[in-house]
Amino acid sequence: MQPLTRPRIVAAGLRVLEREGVTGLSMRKLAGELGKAPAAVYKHVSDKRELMSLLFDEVSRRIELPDPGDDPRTAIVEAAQSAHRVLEEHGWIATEMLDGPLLGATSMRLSEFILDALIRAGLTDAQAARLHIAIWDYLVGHLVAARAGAPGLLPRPTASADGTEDYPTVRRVAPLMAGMTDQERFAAGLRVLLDGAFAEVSAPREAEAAVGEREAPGGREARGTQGELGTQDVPG
Amino acid sequence: MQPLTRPRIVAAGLRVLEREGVTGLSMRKLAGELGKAPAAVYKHVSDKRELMSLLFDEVSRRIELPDPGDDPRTAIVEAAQSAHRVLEEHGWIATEMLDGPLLGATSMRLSEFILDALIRAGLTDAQAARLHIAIWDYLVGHLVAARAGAPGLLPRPTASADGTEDYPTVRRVAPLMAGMTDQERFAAGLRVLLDGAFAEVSAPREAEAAVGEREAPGGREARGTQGELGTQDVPG
DNA sequence: ACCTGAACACCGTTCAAGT
DNA sequence: ACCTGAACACCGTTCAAGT
Repeated sequence: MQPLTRPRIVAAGLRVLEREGVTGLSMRKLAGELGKAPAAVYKHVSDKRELMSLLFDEVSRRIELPDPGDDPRTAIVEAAQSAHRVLEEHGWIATEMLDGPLLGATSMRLSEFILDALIRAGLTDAQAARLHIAIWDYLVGHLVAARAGAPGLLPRPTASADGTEDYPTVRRVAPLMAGMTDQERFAAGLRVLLDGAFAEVSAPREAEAAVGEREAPGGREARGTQGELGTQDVPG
Repeated sequence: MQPLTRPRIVAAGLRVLEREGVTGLSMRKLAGELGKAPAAVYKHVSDKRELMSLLFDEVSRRIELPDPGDDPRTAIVEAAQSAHRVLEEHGWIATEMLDGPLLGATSMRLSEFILDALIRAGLTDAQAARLHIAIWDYLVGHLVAARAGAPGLLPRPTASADGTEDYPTVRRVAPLMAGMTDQERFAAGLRVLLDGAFAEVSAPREAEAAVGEREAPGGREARGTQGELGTQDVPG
């Protein structure tokens, strides 16, 4: 047996995760996977939190960002969808997101990319910052809710059988989502969010958080842009 | 000591949760709080999952829905903000959302309310269903990301100190969020989502998921409505 | 009917001791 | 240097036995 290294620990962790799920990954099983005593792992990784953080980094490194030369809206959609694809593949990630800011360099990269695209599209810094949070929140929530099986309760097929007797609208509307894949549901919400954001460009509201606000580059000729950007189709 | 009942168990669970957090709540401590042996609890609650589900129900019962006679957009914002306020008070709820569909009657009530308001505002059933999921995902994600401390990474003040050297836009834009409360951040994203949704009413896209689609009641005279609804301020 | 004691099969983490 | 054995302080859950 080779000596323990962080890369070997991370690889083994992902193997256990794939095989047994989050609840199946313990420091003891991880050590077993590597043929060592539990205590041996602690010489390379300070605790389980750090382990999970390393695993998160390893996975999120696989998020691919498109060419930023694309139309900003397309670029954002593609980046977000890439993040969604990579992260939803690993169900345990939703669980780990709760355990504090284990969002490392990779998610920085994603943030920088999305912020730049939003600003290029004509949003002010403050608008871009706000929307960026909204996109991130939506992405995280989608992963968590999809994982949980019932999100708003109605939309995942499983939830439709429950006690919907007193909720006629829920009952009527629930089957409408059954035909959509999770990717499509994600794209649909993202599209609405971007529609709302780009509407702000053409019809700016009163300056809130005016401190540090920059002139929106496309602000002047953006009037009328909303229709174009707003109804553009989400690729994929 | 009185005999064990489900209400007494739920009350004790909330007490322990408040005092020691999610990680501090165990079946053993819960039993201790009630002056009983751990095994006694299992006569009233089948396992820990059911316990958490009961606790979730107890809290989510406190979500207040406004008068549905209000303007639909205002009604949705108020309902979502009420849900946000109630749920964010209990940090452990984000953790529990991952553990499967423990969304009971109360969240049904919320879903029914939001769906009805969206349809009253002129969305088709399919549009309302999609948007309802998006709102729910956003709410869940906001709770989870706010809990985690760093959401898109930049926006919570704590995250701004990190390694932002190679990310100039993140660095420049991060301080802009520092002045906003979590409630304001939540409202900002929700507003964008609703802007996008109501833009759909005035400029409907090609009918997707045409099965079961109803005529949008406000569809005809809604042209021009978007400006009105879209720039309306979020109350609170 | 309601509860307890004791056990089973686990955890994360530490630390003196071994090679 | 690198690892192990053994322990500490916990878990959720079960079940025969007690009152």
